[in-house]
Amino acid sequence: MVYRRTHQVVKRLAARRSAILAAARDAAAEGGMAAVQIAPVAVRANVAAGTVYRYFPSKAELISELIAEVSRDELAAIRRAADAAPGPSSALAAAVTTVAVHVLSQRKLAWGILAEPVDVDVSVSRLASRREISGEIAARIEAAVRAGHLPAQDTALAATALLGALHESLVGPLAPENLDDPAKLRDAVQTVTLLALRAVGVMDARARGLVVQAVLPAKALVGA
Amino acid sequence: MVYRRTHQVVKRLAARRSAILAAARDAAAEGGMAAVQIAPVAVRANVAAGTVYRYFPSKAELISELIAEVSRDELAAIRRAADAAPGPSSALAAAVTTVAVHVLSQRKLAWGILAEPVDVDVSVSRLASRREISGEIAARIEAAVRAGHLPAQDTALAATALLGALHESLVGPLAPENLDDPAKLRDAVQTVTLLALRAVGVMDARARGLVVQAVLPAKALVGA
DNA sequence: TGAAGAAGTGAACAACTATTCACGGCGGAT
DNA sequence: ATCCGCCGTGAATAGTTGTTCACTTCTTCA
Repeated sequence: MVYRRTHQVVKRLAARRSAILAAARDAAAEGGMAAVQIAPVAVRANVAAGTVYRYFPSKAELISELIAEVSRDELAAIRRAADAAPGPSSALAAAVTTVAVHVLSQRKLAWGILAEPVDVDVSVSRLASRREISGEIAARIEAAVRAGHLPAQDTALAATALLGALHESLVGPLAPENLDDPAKLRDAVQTVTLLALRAVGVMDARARGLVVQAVLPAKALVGA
Repeated sequence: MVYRRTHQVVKRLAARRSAILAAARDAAAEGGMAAVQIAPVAVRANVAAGTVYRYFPSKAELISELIAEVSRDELAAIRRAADAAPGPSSALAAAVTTVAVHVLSQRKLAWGILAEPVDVDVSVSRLASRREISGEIAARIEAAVRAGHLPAQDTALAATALLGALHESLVGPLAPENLDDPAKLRDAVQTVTLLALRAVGVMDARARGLVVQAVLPAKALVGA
């Protein structure tokens, strides 16, 4: 063997790989998954189309990794927000608010990852992503139920329904228009969080209090 | 002019047009919008591919009409169910239950019409469809608010969120598996309707009563 | 420095589908 | 009966995009 990868080369390869993934992410953030096409992504990443295939066996694989990456970030953010809350109900409110804010700040990307059409190969990855996030929300509902703050219920179904409500009302085609205005954005987040909390059985008055508390730390995220 | 369409010919043309639309609907019900391709649809309708273009200027137009048709039916069903209810809250419950049942009995079709990817041309039609149904739900929420049964709220946003919750939890990728079992199906419909009613501010206890009443007439629809 | 092999390239290829169009035949008018 | 023109046809066309591969360029090591 007369050739061995030197440390420098390994780093460069990793950097290229990241660049390609980042290019894909940018493309998705701009034009949804439909915009994640090999040739344009390659251009963004400053490589040739063929090079993409040195790093990812297929487009489906590339998109799968993209979804996994975004999902990982999202899950971490949810956990961080929820764990910082003082109790189970607050944690649930924080989790919901976090999802709402994130989804709003990257609408196209969220839409692409959540709802846009893709090949069957990709749907596996997407399903896993959704399952993780839904599972996390379900766990938070579960905790609130155990604490006696919510009535017993099918937490998995409830979590899925909550996410559906958030996505549809915030990034769906009927979502309000001018959510770029920070005030409108905050209103939308509050409204939807309130809906979500009431849906799982939080009383109206109490839900309103939780929403106000949850939105305070989340406001900082809007800038990010 | 030596040629004029005779009544018989007009009827035959209309029949063919309907046949093509029906074929498209069947295809969508089986495999989602992706399965609505000109060639297969033509085969189903017993015509040649070119013939489809004698009736619809483009595939986008065909799909748009398909969406409009399904949407019209859906809206009518919702209105029928809601108008038959004794009061505004019952009407809202009936509307939600109707959507749930319909969506479940034609999952693939619903998925295709609601969420599957399509060209921009089609999204206009889809948007209109969604707006109509969401508007109807919003009107029912509005009525319940006016009757003093619900707190004041952004009814448009709430309606959108409700539909999102229904769709995601019933036909989304995380939807429960064996919803073909009638008992499971009814459970799912009840659970989701309950979630929806609580979300807009119906108290838990009262919501449970409304759900039970709403599911009774809707059960008949399951068979259809 | 030169040999060996890895990484990068991008034009060519392949598969898939919407759309077209020149033609055959049927339906209706006279 | 016979002509005219619309309806129906389906093979050919065209556009799009993922994937391949023969070749070039770069990196490593003796």
